[in-house]
Amino acid sequence: MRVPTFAPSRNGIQDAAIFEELSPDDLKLVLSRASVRAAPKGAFLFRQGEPAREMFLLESGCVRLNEITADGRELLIRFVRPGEVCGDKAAIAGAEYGASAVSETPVRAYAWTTGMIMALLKEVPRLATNLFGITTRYLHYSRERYRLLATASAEYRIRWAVADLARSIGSSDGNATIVITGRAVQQDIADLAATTIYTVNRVLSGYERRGILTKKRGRIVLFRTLQ
Amino acid sequence: MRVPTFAPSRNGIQDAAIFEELSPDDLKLVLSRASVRAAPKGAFLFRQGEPAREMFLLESGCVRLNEITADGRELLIRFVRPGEVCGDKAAIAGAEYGASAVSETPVRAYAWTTGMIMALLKEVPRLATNLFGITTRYLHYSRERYRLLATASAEYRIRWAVADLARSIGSSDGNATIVITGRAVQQDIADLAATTIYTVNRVLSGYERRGILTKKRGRIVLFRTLQ
DNA sequence: TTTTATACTTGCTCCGGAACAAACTCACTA
DNA sequence: TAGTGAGTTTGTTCCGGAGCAAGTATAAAA
Repeated sequence: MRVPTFAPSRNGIQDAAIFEELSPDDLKLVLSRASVRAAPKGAFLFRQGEPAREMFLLESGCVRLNEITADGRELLIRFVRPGEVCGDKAAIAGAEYGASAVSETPVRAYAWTTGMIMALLKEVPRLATNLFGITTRYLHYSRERYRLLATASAEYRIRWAVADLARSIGSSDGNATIVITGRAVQQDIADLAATTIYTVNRVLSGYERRGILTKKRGRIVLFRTLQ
Repeated sequence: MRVPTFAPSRNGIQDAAIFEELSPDDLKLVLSRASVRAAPKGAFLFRQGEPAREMFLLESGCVRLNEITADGRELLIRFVRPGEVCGDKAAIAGAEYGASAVSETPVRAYAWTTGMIMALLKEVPRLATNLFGITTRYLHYSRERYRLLATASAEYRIRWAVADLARSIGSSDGNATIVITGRAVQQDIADLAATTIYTVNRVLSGYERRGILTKKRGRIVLFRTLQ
């Protein structure tokens, strides 16, 4: 299983996993209680350690969720894509954010305050069920990451990370080519695979020699699906 | 943060986290829909990979949740204690268990089938909110484990694992001594810390030399709280 | 009490991959 | 067009801790 994705549909935000099975009326109610936010690239939706006051549902753009460890190392949790929620800790009274959310691109998002969600969870019970389902998927994803780190080699984890990135933020340009973009791709892959840029670079160079991919500054082009 | 525990209260099962804020009537309803199970030591409540058909709430005893990786290594997810749920994947249609649950001691538990829970989630909305909260805590715990594995040394992870076990299954015998028991403690610690019994043994021997603990076959006695 | 199985212990070897250093290459800007 | 800085590449070194082997201790069974 990969990181759960909820692709934006042609129809828009109402198809997000968090709105699954909601009646049109309930959907309208829930959306009406949100405030809509726009943020430029590089803005913080929230910061690790802050009291969790708002939950977000991404409408457009891409958000990076990362965690800074006590010794300053950065762990990449995942990228948030349209239709996905982040900051769902805000639905729990007194919680604080466990990670920071930074926009990778200009972003539009719906935001609900803690009080608002807690009220909505009572008014629209299915919302709680959906949040439970979403969190369960992320728990599954987190355990997969743990299992990989505990048992798989750095090379395997890097391969997995590239595939994961391709799936979550890659754009399939043309017929069989997938392109990944970001700021410092190899650093991102290293953060995702819990290894170093040196190892990432060596592994990717190997793949490039074998014709599996091409890498340019900040961009990786996959010629076949990994894994 | 450690693994979330929900200590059994004098009053019994009604104080479990999953029942938080439920009205007496709702509580009665939810409990009436469960079947009560008793299992001897060593029994499987469920097995990794099976379709998740039942969710359990432990009434007494101790259950081990573990995951076998493709290459046969065993990862210890956590121990389930009275008042805690496991197999909550069953609340999601079509899911399968991601781990196996084996009783460490004779066990009593409430069990709900998938259909039953999905119905209850509609009838008793607060149940879904509680499950969401519980899952969020486990997600947090899982991320902590990941962070430790990604950044901390084997020695630190072992220390953490011992403290975690002491807290979750340790019994504080007398004034300042904590005793941990199981089958092969050092193996359990290794599984929890994602390392090997050799490293665990060496680290523990070091602690023993420094007077921090004593170890006998299957038992570790802590003289002070670690971490 | 002997046997057997399981848990623990310790020494030794070896390797993946982290860490550091240093060069190179773009993209952007002044 | 030269300058700047971030991102990338490669070589080299080194160590934590895994893996193996060969024990010893202990509990339960016979």
